[in-house]
Amino acid sequence: MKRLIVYGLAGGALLALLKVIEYKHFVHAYPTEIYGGLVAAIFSALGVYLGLRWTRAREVVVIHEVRVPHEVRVPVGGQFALDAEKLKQVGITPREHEILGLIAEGLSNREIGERLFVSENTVKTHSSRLFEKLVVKRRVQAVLKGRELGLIP
Amino acid sequence: MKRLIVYGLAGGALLALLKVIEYKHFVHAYPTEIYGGLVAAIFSALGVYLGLRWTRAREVVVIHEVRVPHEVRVPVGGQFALDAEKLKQVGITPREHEILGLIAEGLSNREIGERLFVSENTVKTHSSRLFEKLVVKRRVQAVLKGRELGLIP
DNA sequence: CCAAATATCACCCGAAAGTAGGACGCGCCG
DNA sequence: CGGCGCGTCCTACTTTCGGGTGATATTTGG
Repeated sequence: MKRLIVYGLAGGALLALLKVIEYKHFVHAYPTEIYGGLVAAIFSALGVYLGLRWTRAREVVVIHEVRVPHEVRVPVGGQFALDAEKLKQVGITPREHEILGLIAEGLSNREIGERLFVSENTVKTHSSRLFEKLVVKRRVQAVLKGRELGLIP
Repeated sequence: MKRLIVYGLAGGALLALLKVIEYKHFVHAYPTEIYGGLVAAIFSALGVYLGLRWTRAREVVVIHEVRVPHEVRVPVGGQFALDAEKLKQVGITPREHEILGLIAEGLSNREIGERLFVSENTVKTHSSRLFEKLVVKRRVQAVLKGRELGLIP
């Protein structure tokens, strides 16, 4: 909310600035290029500022951890609890769910087929339908979504 | 060097644009505000672009000594703690690390390229080297490994 | 300043993933 | 019985990935 106000004000200021420039132009104190250049420069700067402001995720905070051996990073809650409701809700069949799990393990379609003793084509069919139901386009997204929905660990 | 030429050309084009706008202004087809607004918008966009382009990837590495409570490096709510040692150990460059993060978000190479303002080819190069360093073959595996190593949330 | 590390881009190519459509059998249930 | 969901498989096609190679830029550390 505060943001909006700030931007409103900024916008107002800029418009005012434009007016001033326009006015000067009217008096023809200097050639128009000057004013055009001015506006250009100002708005370029503004653009740089805003661009940086909006997309700032560009700082990576590297946290240097003090000890804490890496081994002990145990899956916290112990066992993974499958959310049966979500599963039903999304309408995923057992087979599709199984394949989602294998995708999440980083297996290729072919490997999944070998693991399940079915053809790669079959795996593709299942995964297609899976993506459809999860409303995703790529397998990484499927894994993300599946995790998010509590379908996989 | 090529860059300079490109920028020179861009500058020329912009000046020409200014000229055109100025000319139209001369004919008074529309009020000056229109042209001012035009210039403003164009240069704002330019600014945004350049801002992003130039400051990208300037990863500010803040080394932040933190004591992690106990074994439970929780993935939940709390923010993610990057393991600087692992990162160095694996020998991943900042750019590669950045791309790993985007892969983990389920973006395609093309989307990553668009997000980072580089070509898809570049993304492919980075991800290739990334896979090499992580000793994996597929992106899902890279995500898995990255998570396991504490490189990504 | 130079050298090394990074980052960028371009091709090409094969493999993997994903799309679209159809087909068949099986079991379940109204 | 007939429809329906499920699992299986297929063909054919497009897109995306990933590997490999080579070439510049740019940055950075010494």
